[in-house]
Amino acid sequence: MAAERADFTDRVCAVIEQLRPGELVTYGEVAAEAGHPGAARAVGRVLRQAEGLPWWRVVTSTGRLVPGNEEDHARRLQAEGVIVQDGRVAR
DNA sequence: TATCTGACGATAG
DNA sequence: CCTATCGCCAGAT
Repeated sequence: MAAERADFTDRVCAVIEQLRPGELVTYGEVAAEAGHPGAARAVGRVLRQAEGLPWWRVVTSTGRLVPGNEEDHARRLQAEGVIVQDGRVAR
């Protein structure tokens, strides 16, 4: 099918956009949904460059927030109704 | 085309 | 609990 032009970046962006307020997903989850399990690093690259994308709904597998922006990240998550403790999402 | 980097993941210590 | 190392992929230079 010619519709196979679904690039990794485009795919990731779609997954994030489909998330609902308060819906948390890990980089690995997004990568797997995008069709590239293990490409969690590439996902982070997309979120960083992509604009207008709710990157704050994406966290690391350990529940750790974004390094270098933990404050801003935790702030947005809490605004969505997510409980954040010490730079980590509450289980 | 090659090389390095990086909003990661898992395992080892 | 934390830090360090290896493996993964995509993007930038």
